[in-house]
Amino acid sequence: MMSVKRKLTGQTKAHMEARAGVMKALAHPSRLFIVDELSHGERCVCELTEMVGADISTVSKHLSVLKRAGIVLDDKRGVQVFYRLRVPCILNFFGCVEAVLEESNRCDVEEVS
Amino acid sequence: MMSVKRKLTGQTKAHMEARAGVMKALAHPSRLFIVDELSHGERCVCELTEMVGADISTVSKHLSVLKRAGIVLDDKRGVQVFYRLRVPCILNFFGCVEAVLEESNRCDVEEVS
DNA sequence: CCGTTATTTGGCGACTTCGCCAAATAATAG
DNA sequence: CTATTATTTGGCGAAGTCGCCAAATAACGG
Repeated sequence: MMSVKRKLTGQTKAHMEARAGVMKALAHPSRLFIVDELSHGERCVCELTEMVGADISTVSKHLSVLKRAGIVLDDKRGVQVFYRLRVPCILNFFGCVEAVLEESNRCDVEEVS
Repeated sequence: MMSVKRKLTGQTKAHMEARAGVMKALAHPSRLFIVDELSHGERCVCELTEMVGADISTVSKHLSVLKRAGIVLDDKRGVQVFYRLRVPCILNFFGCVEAVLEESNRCDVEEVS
């Protein structure tokens, strides 16, 4: 039997690129904040804009990034557009991210001393 | 009682930036591939380089990004450096990412038709 | 010490992301 | 139709990311 070492080509590559697309959408503080906030229920763009404290066009673009990645859904009602999480399991990420951060802090302190 | 709407400032902002740091480290196809591979056990830089199919300096930099984010640990043994996952719960991410991707594909098809 | 192998670091051009402003679009009231 | 409010889109400069090459560093055998 020949070596079965998996390589980052073809289907595997496409798969990793797809995953990276989702991660990229989550790789921004404002977008993480929005996801966190949406975990408590739907919010309109103007509410999120006030909370994030950036230009409304900036927030709108962040939301469109999350939407294109498949993380949120939008729902236009009258003049307003409400966003909500499409895949709530996204929230499970944060527990692990916190674990990474706690480990990091502990070790950073150790390593610096 | 005044409004308690949370804003993206101060401590909350710092917290989201810290989280985003971890997500950014995972937001690249080669790095996701590496994490996936390390879930099967430790690997040296040269093994990963062969699998990823990029310049060894590129792979080394990817590993240093993962290390600085607190996701992997390195262990130098002789001439080689072996990397391994520090926080295996990272793997839980992928299940949810797949869920996002499946939803996306389904809806993309629907929306295009 | 010298050569070899494994890895990291510096640096550069190509490309992407970010946030604001201004302008376009959409829904609704009057 | 006009004005108003909510949101999206286009565009631009600033900043960050990426991958390669070349050079530096590290471990080890002889």
